Amino acid sequence: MTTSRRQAVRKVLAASTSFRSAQDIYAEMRASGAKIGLTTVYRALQALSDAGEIDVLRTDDGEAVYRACATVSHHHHLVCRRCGKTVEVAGPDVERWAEAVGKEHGFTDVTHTVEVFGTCPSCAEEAKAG
Amino acid sequence: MTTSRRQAVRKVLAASTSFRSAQDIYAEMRASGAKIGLTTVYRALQALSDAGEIDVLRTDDGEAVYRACATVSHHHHLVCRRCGKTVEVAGPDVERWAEAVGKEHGFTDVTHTVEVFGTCPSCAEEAKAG
DNA sequence: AGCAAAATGAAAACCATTGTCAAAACGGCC
DNA sequence: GGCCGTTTTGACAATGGTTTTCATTTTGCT
Ligand SMILES: [Zn+2]
Ligand SMILES: [Zn+2]
Ligand SMILES: [Zn+2]
Ligand SMILES: [Zn+2]
Repeated sequence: MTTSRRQAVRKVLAASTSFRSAQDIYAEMRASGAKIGLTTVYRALQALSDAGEIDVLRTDDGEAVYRACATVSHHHHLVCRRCGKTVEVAGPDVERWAEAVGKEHGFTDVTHTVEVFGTCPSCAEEAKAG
Repeated sequence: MTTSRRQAVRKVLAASTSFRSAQDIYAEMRASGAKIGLTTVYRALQALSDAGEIDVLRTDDGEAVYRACATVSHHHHLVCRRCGKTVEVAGPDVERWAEAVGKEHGFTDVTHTVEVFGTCPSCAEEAKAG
């Protein structure tokens, strides 16, 4: 069930704190000598995503990016828009709010997406310096 | 500055309550006899988006969709995942929460994206019937 | 009218993602 | 080990939304 290629992809994600694209992951793996095809990277990411082991989101330009989060349960992300560093955050209030908003308009099966973006402390430093 | 083509695109969006894709808008305009090219539709949407006159978001499969919202100020959306019908919603609590989360981790220039999805009442009806 | 700048659109280029399919790896089983 | 059916792999082709290109048309102004 769990193949070595899939584990290799998972390992790359586990070693990164930021969201990574498939192409990105593929490039890194090839650069580090791994023998793997781009198609397989996509398939591994799809499988991991289906299994709920990684989070997926879309960048502004439509590219899918993936991340292996430490938190298994439902959560959201605070992402640095310069370096991509990501922190997992919880928001009970937001959960309740989303549910209430849906109910208020008679919507059922309510879900939501919430992401927070900003400039992380170290990137703010760099910006000031450079 | 404001050209007729752009206004035509804006008008199509204004007549729709749901988020629409560029291809979608183009097809409708052509079907209704308008003489316009796909490139121009894309350019008009880009311009309207840059001007902050329309909202943009990405579907799960990465397609960009646009909507002319009645509310000019910052707001979010409750979207029916079956028919696309969209309601604009405000969430002061969410605004505060996002800001606080960013600050808490030392992030600056904090922004956020929040969308709520569900099945609208009429689609729920249809689902029950069909 | 005359002319420069802006807008248009058909077609080509881009690029992430998915489909195809034959070869390779795996897993029992003898 | 050898055999065989199943699964995985990956080079390559195809897809599809979006952007570029560039020659033509329209607009704006005198
Ligand atoms: Zn950063
Ligand atoms: Zn949530
Ligand atoms: Zn609906
Ligand atoms: Zn907000």
